[in-house]
Amino acid sequence: FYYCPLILHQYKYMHVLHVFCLLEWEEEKYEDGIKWKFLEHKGPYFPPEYQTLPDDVKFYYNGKPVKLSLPAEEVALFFAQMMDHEYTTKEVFRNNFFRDWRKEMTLEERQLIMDLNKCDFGELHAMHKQKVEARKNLSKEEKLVNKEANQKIVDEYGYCVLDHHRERIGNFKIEPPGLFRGRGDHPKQGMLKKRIQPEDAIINCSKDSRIPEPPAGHRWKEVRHDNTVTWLASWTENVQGSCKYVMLNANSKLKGEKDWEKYEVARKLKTCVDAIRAQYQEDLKSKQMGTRQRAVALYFIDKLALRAGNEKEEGETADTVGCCSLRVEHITLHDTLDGQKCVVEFDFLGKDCIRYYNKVPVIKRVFKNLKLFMENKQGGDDLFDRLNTQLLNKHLSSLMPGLTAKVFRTYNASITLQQQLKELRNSECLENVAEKLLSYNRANRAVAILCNHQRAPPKTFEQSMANLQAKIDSRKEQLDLAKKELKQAKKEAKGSSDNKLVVEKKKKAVQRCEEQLLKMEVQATDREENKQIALSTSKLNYLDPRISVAWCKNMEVQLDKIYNKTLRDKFAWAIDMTEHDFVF
DNA sequence: GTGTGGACTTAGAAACTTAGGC
DNA sequence: GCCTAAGTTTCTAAGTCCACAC
Repeated sequence: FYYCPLILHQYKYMHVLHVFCLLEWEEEKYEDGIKWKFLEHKGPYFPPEYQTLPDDVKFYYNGKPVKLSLPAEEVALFFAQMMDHEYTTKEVFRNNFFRDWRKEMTLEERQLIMDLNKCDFGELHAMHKQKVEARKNLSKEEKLVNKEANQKIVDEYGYCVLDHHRERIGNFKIEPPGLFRGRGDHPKQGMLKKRIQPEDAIINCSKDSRIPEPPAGHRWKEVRHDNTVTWLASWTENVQGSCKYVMLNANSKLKGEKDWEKYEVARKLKTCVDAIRAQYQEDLKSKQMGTRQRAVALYFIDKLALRAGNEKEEGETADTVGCCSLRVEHITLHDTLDGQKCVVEFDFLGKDCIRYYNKVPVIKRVFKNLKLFMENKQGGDDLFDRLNTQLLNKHLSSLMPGLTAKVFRTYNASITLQQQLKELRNSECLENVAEKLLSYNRANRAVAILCNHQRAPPKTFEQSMANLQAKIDSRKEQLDLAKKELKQAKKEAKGSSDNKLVVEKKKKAVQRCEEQLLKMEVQATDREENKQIALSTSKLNYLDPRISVAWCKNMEVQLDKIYNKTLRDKFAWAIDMTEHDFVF
């Protein structure tokens, strides 16, 4: 891999000797499902134990001070710390919190504290805010001391050895206890996320490694040696009952290989996507209802980059859907809308409760099928009642090995970036770096819109936009002034060599002003267009980094203008192997 | 086939750090 | 040097997909 000069060499020429290198690559890999031969680490890092409140900070119930037991006090503080957040005003959050909090109380406390509305966390909340403020106002030296202490923890717990490579661990810290913050209308929001003890943690490492020591006075739940998985430690989280894992950082060899593989599968789809599209167009006419539903779903997944949409257990999570789990109430059919025919209006909550709203003209056959699927159904009924993600993926893997619904998202995202970069390059004159970067961001934005990657507009957005506009205005005035001065200087310069120097100076000033103005105007455009769109998710997860690396080479833009340190680390494999002529 | 759990990727928010303007 | 806004990193929730049991 990229740490090994020999393999690095192979990487460089992989695009030329693709097949050959695949074989070489295979040689590097272990047999079936084996992820490593040697794994050594220090175990996860546990958050500090809870420290009781100072005597002068009191909790009040019904106006009277109450000294809580340690466990009840800790949970009360979790709530107090969140009081500036909207969460704590929500009925569901409050009820869940109160129910779980009462479980932590002593019998006596439980008999006293019956109503959350009579609880006064004011002093706890104030203390928390004060602590946050104090941390902010620490002196430079104190901050440095903290930084060094943190670094020490990273040095000790943040790395592991995996097959002779020292690798960074992604999340070596055990998640601290707190109140569960589900997204959207999550039925479990506010529930207590319990403190994890070493007795809850499973350690995974090799037999012949130094087994990590549990914290003093504790023991591990289990130490196992399973080299078919990549995690170093795991525990079961109490709110949803799911597993949490300690895994490697994205810049590790293991993760990098997997990432490369993901993009190679997506590139393979490129070679057969036409045939697959032709097939699902045919399937739209199938006599089998299931096949037709599959074809329509695939049409959506391909055209709109929808997620697969697994079934979810009702009442356990927020009500969100993907393609296969769409319900009748999530779409509206319009025979004509705004002058377009066969328009489907989508309105549903997707992953993380992000709203997907889109009006899309579709081909007639899809439209007719949708009408058919919706016949005699209520809003709450499944649109695709004969389809689920298992069936869909089983079909897809028969069309191409490794093909699943999410490959379409990767493929369509990457191919869109590539096309957009090409188009923008041809249609716009891209002279300076700022304009080039704007065009890159626009291409990136097209992908983010396709994948519906949204963000909450920054709280200070309007203000900061106004500030920028004010700066632009004042710079314009400056430019006007500079131009006048230049004119004047030119007049005076005639005949005098001394004054020629002044002219040159004034010229430079005008030029500088113009450059700065352009830069700001480009920045304003970029920021406005980006108000509610998150570019980072697609950059990190969907766009083949080789497209971006090749673009930088062709456009003579430094890579660090589009990739920060983290991204450059994660995509080290792509940076090493990509030449300017790379095509996705 | 269907249900379930495990392992892994993808996701936006929040916390923290740095850069740039005054 | 100080303050603010932008950029980066951390955090952990919420998806996908597969294997395995029945």
